[in-house]
Amino acid sequence: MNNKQLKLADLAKLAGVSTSTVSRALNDNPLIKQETRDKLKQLAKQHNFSLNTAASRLRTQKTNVVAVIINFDSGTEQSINDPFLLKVVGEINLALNKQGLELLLSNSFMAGDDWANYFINSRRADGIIVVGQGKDPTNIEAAAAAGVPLVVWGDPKTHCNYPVVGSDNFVGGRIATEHLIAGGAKNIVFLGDPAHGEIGERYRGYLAAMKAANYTPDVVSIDITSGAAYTGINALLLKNGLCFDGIVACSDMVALGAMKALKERYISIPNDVALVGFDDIAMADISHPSLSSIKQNTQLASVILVEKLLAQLQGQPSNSQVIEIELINRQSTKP
Amino acid sequence: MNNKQLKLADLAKLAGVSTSTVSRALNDNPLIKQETRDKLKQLAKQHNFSLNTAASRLRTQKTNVVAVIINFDSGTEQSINDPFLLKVVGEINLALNKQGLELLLSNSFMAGDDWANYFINSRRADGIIVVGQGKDPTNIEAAAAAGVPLVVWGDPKTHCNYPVVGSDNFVGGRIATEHLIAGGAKNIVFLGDPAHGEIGERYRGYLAAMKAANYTPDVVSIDITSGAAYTGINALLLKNGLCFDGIVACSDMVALGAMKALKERYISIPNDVALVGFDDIAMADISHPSLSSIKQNTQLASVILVEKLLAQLQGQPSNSQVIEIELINRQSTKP
DNA sequence: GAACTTTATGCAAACGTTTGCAATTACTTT
DNA sequence: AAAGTAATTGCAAACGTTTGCATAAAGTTC
Repeated sequence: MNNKQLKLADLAKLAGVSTSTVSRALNDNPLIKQETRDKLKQLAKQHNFSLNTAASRLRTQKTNVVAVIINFDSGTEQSINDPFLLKVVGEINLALNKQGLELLLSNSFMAGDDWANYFINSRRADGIIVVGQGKDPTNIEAAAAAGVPLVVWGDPKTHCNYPVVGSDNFVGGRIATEHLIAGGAKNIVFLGDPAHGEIGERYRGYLAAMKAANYTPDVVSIDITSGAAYTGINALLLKNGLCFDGIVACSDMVALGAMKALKERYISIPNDVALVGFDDIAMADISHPSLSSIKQNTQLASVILVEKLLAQLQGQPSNSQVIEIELINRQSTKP
Repeated sequence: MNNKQLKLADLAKLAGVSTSTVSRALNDNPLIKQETRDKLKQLAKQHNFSLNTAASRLRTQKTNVVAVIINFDSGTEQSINDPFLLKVVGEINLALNKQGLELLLSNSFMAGDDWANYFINSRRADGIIVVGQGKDPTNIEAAAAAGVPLVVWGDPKTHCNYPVVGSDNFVGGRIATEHLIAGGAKNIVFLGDPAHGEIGERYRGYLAAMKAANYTPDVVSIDITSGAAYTGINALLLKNGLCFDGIVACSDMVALGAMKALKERYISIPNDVALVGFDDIAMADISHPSLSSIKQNTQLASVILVEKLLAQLQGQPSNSQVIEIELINRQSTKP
């Protein structure tokens, strides 16, 4: 560490100008002559100066930080083990960085229930991005009602007081189911917990497709983990035998858990049971047989999430938006 | 949002005391009578007050923020697609939170090359945790040399000027290889890029075990992605046929990519080729056949990383530490 | 009850930026 | 060349905490 941390005033002294001039120069303020700006910027770089963000934030009342909250349901372990949520976080990070914003990673443990207070009033961040609606949206609603700049990755069709960006889960669930039906499946099980926000929509899409085909729906309600899927399918097979020929899984990890249970019993995929997942994580392509899945365009979604948050930071309201989904057809279903 | 954000002075006025008293009370300073402390804390809660962290940080010169840098090599896509790194981040987050620290998620794009400057001099964070040593440690070394509080997840045996916490990769590579040898494999390939910090150690462990058994080593150098592994193994098979009976993969994702290539060609695992991975991610247990792997205790490592960083923040030096690893024996290898 | 210690609170000066306004300098215009 | 305008720069006051020091109140001792 240098023997002493430079501050604006030191730079000013070195250059023989006032602190205001340096401050403005570094912020590219046109009030300052271009020549002076360049000179000061170079001096700053040369002395390896960097602004004290604490002071800057105090003065400007802006942080250029966005809090990202992974909103997992307490009780399940989804957040840590499901690559999908973390991938979304990674892409949000990139999208934020491109706008010069930083990412404060948080979770319900740290933030408590009053997010407005914890993040905004305390000037930890300028706005919030919530990843996942979870089962209980009260925290989100409260923050939104408090007027916090806020966007949510979730199901954009749910009616709520905050803007949501995400895939059309209903259509995703429907397309996935129709795809199985087109492949000849009749007894299709939905694997996932309909009480969970986005997954509920997928379930309703599944129901719609089943109804349209005049098939009777069935659901195995489990946590969003591969382990739960594995034991869930095993239990079903033990109890009722092979009573189904298709599975719509609420996520790829869940689908892969189910796939393991099937493979262990030498149930052929897709001939005996066709299987479709949701998310299109990297493993979907790598599993054997590879897993058909509803691909969510997380990268585009992240960019839009950030745009909408920026709009709110500038005082403009913003609304929910649906991101296109796409069925990726692989070996786990018949074409 | 309340019509006006309360500050310390407002609370003080409400309570009829000075701002110093409120400040001290909320910080549990024993100078203030217990009774007064309780009263003020309750008042704060009731009015839903929260400190302006910007002001607080400016005054105290502490942020209670730790920057976490995912140090992926530019050119590869490892960071986004490998669940392992992100899992580590998740667990570091938990460990930090337990100490009342917040996590600023960052990457090389945002931080540039001069981490000391960007994070510490600018008072964005008090310290840095780097996840992954990558191929080129110059940024880390420079930051450490500048006296930045810093810890690294990586290979603790590499000789360097900063403390590293991580698994004993050499031993891991050796154990993995010995396990295959014990199962009868003779022509064992190492799958991964030895130029990469931690992976190089695993490779050297592999070499040691091969040498001890008097077998000739072979390496297929690829990026740390399942896709690269898949094409790498495919290419090898096309060129030389089934010239190996064991694979030591540098990570589970890589192992799973290799597994897919083998399965597609009806090569039996573990009978024709035994396969062992590294990391023990969730998918290792879910794949079929399930994947033997060297398990890294990321949770313990995260706690220790944070402890060591805290020690440095308090001015004490700290040193590297090895975290125990464990071979998880599954179906992809013979017992 | 005077002198002293202990306990509890308040005063005011920082921390390092940013920015409205005033002041200076340079450039036009008549 | 005077007067006016435009282009630069500097002064000084915030932003909301924390904390060393001074002070006031209460308790103790002789």
